[in-house]
Amino acid sequence: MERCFDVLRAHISKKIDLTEEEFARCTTFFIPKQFRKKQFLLREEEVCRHQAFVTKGCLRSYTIDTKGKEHVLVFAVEGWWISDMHSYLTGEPATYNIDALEDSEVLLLNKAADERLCLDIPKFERYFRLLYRGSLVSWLRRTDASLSLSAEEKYLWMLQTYPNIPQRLPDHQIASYLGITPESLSRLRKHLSRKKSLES
Amino acid sequence: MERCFDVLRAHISKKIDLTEEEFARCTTFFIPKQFRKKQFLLREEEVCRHQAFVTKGCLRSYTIDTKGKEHVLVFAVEGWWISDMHSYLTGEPATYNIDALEDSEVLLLNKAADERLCLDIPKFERYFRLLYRGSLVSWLRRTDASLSLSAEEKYLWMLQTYPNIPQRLPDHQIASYLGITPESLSRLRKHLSRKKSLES
DNA sequence: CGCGGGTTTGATGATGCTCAAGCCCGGTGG
DNA sequence: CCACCGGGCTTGAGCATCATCAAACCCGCG
Repeated sequence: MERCFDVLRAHISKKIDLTEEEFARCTTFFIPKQFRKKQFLLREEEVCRHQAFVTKGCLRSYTIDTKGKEHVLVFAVEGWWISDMHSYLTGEPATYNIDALEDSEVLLLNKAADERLCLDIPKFERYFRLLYRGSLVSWLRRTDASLSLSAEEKYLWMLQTYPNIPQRLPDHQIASYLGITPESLSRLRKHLSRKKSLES
Repeated sequence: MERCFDVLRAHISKKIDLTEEEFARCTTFFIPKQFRKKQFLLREEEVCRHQAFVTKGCLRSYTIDTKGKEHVLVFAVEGWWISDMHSYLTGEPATYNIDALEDSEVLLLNKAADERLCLDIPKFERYFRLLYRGSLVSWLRRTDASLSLSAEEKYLWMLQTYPNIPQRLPDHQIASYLGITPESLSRLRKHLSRKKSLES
C-alpha cells in the first residue's frame, strides 16, 4: 500500500534527481486512492480535477461516439499518468471517460497541488517538461502508425511497441485502441497464427 | 526579416512573462533561417539537430510508407514548432521528413542552445512545459477524431479545428493529414457542397 | 502555347464493418 | 458437483466505405 510511492519515486528519478527530503515533501501533494475494476475515475461532462499516476493495475481513457461505440485513447499501467488534460486545465467539462480495467491504485494530484509542487520544488517543472515531451514522441508514433499501417500491421506494431499491454488486457480493448472492431482483430490474429505455423 | 522575433515574442508571452532584457538574451540562442517552398529542413535518416519555430510560411513533417505514400503528421504555420523530437533528443536518425510547403522563415534552436536557454532563463523550463502540455491536448483530440469519425466528419472536424490550414494548403496535403486519399476528399467535398446547396 | 501540378470523375475492388449466431470458459448458485 | 449464465472470442454472410487505377480536365506559369 505504501509502496505506491516507490513506484512514483522510481519513475520520477528517471527524469530528475531528488533528495530524500524533497521526495518526502513531494509525496505530501499526492492523494492515494484505490479503484476497483470498472470503477470510474472520471465521467464525460464532469470536470477533471486530478491527474492520476498509476502505481498498480490499469486504467483507460476513452470516448463514446455518436453510434455509442467506445474508443480507447490511452491505457495507463504502472508508471503512467492519466487524465483529461484539457478539462483539468480549463475546468471545462471532460470529453473523455476514465475507468479502471483492473483493480488499481493511483496517486492523485490536483491542480492546486500541481502548481504548488512546481513552485515548491522547481525541479518538478523540469520533470513535467520531460514527461510531456516524451509523451509527445509516443503520440507522434501512434499517429504515424494509424496513418500508415493496415489493421494487421497496426496490431503487430502494438505487440512490438507495448508488448505487455495486449498480454494483460482483453482483445476488444486492444481493438478499440487500434481503431478496428473486435471481429477484425480476431480474424487478423487467426491469419497471423496461420502464417506463423507455416514458417516453422 | 527581423520581425520574426516579434512572432516569437508574441508566442512566448502567451505562456510566460519576460523582461526586455531576458527576451533580448533569449533571441541570441536562435538562428534565423529561410526556406524556399519544397526545401527540406530534415530528411529521414539524418539526425534532427534543431527544433524550428515558424515565423512565416508553413512546414510539414511526414513519413513515407512501404508503398511510397506520404503521410503528414504535422503542419506548422506561424507560431508553431516543428521537429523530429525523437531524433532531436536521442541523436538517432530521423524517421520523419520535414519540408516547406510555402516559402518560410524559421528560428532554429539546437539542443545545446535549448539546454542553455533553460538554465539561463529558468522560465523557459516552464514555457516548454506549457507548450508540450498544450500540444498533448491537441494530439489527444486528433487521435479521438481519427478513431471516431468517418472521412467526411474528419474533414469537417479539420475545417472547424484548424480553419486556416485547409484554406492555404492544397487539398491533397489535407487528405494526407486526415489519412484519406485526395480522390476521396474531392468526392466528399462535392457531396458536402451538394448538401449545402440543398439547405439554402 | 504547352507543360505540370492539382483536382475531378468513373469503374472496379479490397479492406474492414455490421449483424447475427455459435462457442468457449470461468464463475455462481442450486 | 453440475447447470447455467454471461462476457468475450470466433465464424460467417453480406455490405459500406474508402482505396486504386486510369483518364480527363483545369489553370497558373514559364
